[in-house]
Amino acid sequence: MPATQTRQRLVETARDLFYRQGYARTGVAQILKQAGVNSGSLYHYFGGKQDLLVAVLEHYRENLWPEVLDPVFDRTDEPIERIFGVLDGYRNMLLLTGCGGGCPIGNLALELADPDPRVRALLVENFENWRKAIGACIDQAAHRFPAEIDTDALSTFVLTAMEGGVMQARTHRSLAPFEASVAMLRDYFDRLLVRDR
Amino acid sequence: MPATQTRQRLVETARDLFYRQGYARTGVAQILKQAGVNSGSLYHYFGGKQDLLVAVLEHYRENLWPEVLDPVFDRTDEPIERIFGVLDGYRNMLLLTGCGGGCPIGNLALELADPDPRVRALLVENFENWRKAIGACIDQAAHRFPAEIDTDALSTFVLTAMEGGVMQARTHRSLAPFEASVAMLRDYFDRLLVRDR
DNA sequence: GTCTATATATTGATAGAC
DNA sequence: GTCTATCAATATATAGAC
Repeated sequence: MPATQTRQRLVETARDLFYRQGYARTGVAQILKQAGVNSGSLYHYFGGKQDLLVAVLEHYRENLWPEVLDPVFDRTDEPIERIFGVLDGYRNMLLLTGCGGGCPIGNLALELADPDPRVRALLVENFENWRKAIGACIDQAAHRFPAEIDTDALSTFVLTAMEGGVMQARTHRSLAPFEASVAMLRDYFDRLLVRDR
Repeated sequence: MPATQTRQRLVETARDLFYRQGYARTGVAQILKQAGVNSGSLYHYFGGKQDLLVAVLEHYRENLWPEVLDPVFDRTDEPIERIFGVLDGYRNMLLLTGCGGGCPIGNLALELADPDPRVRALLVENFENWRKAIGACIDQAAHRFPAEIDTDALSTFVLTAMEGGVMQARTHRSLAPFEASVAMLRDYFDRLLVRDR
């Protein structure tokens, strides 16, 4: 097979296993087996398991727009609907995984207590890119929010609501806590946007 | 030393290491070394590493009131201030750990992708006890909220805000995302409680 | 209940031929 | 770039004397 495909398959397999089992519980041997790749190839492309994690986090960063945001943003131009459309995407992910999946970045962020600087920087970058995309939607609708609202803090709060809701849904293996969280966030937005401004 | 102290020290040491390093990254040998206990004693009291985790989660359950809630509830009777007092306790925990700690239950909930049923039940129980304590505060102030507000969902949302804020604070190693999240939650409460009812 | 010594499996990573 | 074989370290758990 072409050289780049081996590397690519390693990254995709690692992403899949890290997501389903976590980083520590996934062994290099399991990645090799599932990817159909030999040990020598992995250590030809990567310095080790942690470099594979770095590649996975870079992959998530590269795929935020094409996989998470674009499909939602293509369906509507309305900035507030875009925000809740993104949240609905996470609801779908929970549905598809029987509430067992959650947010891959959030999972890694809490599993890795003291991550290598490169890893932590990529976790931060993934969070920040997500938050900035939401922040841009809020800014587009800035004239509809009360002037005293800190729109940067509000974008943080949207990420907070997503991650906190997903965490509870995953623990309960139920959509209910996620849906309750999004409903409360929606109520908050409704009250902020109580009339057109 | 007395028999019960050996068991107790194992649980406390495991709690400390699971909190600082995560469950998977903590080896039984490390727990034994730090606790000053021999292998034979651990397997006398516990079936294995996972049973130690169960004991740690039971410990957290037993200590929710004495360690997390009572110190706050003793300072004020006002139910809304109690809620934000609890959140301020997590801010303190973040401060004390250089934002590296976070919520021990949330950390384990996301690290353990597919936990043993006993473990998952205890994670749920820990979340539920916390949420119910917040819910009781909300119920005490129920007359001050708009009638259409789902107070059960609101207590879920408080836990969501805490966990999501803590996750970001831990990732950024900064209090700012946690404080922003709590500030937005406070703003939401202020708008809900816009006048005395 | 506690002790030391050890079993067995698995971990991440490497060597060196092709 | 890929292959097989294997290393050294560490993992959890156990055996059996005291």
